[in-house]
Amino acid sequence: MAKTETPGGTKDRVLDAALASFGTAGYDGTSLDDLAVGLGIRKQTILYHFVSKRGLLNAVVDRCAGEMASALEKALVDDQPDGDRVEAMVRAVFRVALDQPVLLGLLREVSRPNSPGAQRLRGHLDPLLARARVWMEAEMAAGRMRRTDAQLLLLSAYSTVVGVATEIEVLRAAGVGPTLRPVVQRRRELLRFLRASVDPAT
Amino acid sequence: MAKTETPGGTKDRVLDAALASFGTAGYDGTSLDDLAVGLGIRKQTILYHFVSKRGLLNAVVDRCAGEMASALEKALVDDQPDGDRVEAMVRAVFRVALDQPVLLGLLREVSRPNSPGAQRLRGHLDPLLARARVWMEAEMAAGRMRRTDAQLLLLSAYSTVVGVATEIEVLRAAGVGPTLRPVVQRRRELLRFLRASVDPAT
DNA sequence: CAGGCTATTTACCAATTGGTAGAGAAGCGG
DNA sequence: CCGCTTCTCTACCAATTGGTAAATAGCCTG
Repeated sequence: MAKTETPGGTKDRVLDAALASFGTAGYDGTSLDDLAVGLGIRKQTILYHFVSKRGLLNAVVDRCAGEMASALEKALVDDQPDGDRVEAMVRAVFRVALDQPVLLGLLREVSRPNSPGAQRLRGHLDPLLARARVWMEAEMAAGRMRRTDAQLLLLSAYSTVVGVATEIEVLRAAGVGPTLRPVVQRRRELLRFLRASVDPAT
Repeated sequence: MAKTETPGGTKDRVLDAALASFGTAGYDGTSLDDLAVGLGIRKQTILYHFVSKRGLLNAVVDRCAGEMASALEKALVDDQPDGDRVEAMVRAVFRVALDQPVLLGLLREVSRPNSPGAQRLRGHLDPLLARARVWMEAEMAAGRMRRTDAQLLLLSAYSTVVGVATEIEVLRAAGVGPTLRPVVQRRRELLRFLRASVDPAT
């Protein structure tokens, strides 16, 4: 029991394809039939593993949130104690955006209010945001960070980071090409922004 | 001939409803039947005015792009010659975001690459971006703006502004309420970001 | 009043949608 | 070999989708 889901199994292949489709075509724009055909299986196989289309979306969101959370976690652990935590987080998000752009696509798709899965995503994000909030408030109390509404600043930073990282796809579509330079430049500018928002001297 | 489309006419009512639905539920999540029922008309009436669902989307995008463009245009004209043009633009976008949040919702929906209407939107946006680019490059040449890739910075600024303005809806959904304060604060922080990106001193 | 033009309707339709029911099949422990 | 579980399949289905064809009604002009 508690079988160790083999990474090559059908279930995981479905998850991968679903992530890609949800992230690019959106939830409503994804048909289980097309998904199945693309995988060389029958739609009912999908419905066997994930009870419904909604269940499939939930599973995809869960896995993505998990991957993103662990990426951030890892960034914090690897970070030197005197390092810039904000920079570490941003770099982590951008790394994910480069390695698995579809993941950011899904995040964007599911971040829309009233979207199916939005509530699910919040369930994953809220504890992370809460942790970040208490940390920020401690920084503010210690005078290392400009006093401001932590919750609000966090939401702003979150949406900005995701937005900028997401737009790597947009740039690619606009013909800017998969060059690394623009990505790096945008990351640099974003960091400049976050530092300015946080600088206690201002 | 060239009838002056009465604003109370069926066509405009359909456009309004379609904008709201496309902006919140997305293109695929919008059904012509539901749209018609919500308006107390029959679906075929919609298809009479706009040939197809795609045609309806195009019309909505056209109108939105037009409104947004004229809002920006107006902001530039009203602006004092020595005023901060960047600030004027941002204020204009935020005003639209507050007055007609659905419009930003559509913009976000249609900004996704591979989305129907994305190409149409680009058709409207490209000339605006081109104009802004030559202006920015002149500013750079005059030393009033930090030297950088204008095209890239503009795309970044565009996505960030739209993202932040869009998220007003998200905040509302998150229970932050329709208070004005957070919106103002986010606008301030966004302006700080843009200025930092542009400041020639850095 | 005839005749066209505009706008909205009723009546259908083919295709696709997510989902249900049940049959095989493959493996495995007894 | 039997029975059990796990997985994938075929066969259907009701509902919804965007779209076509044609009838009807109002309205303005000649």
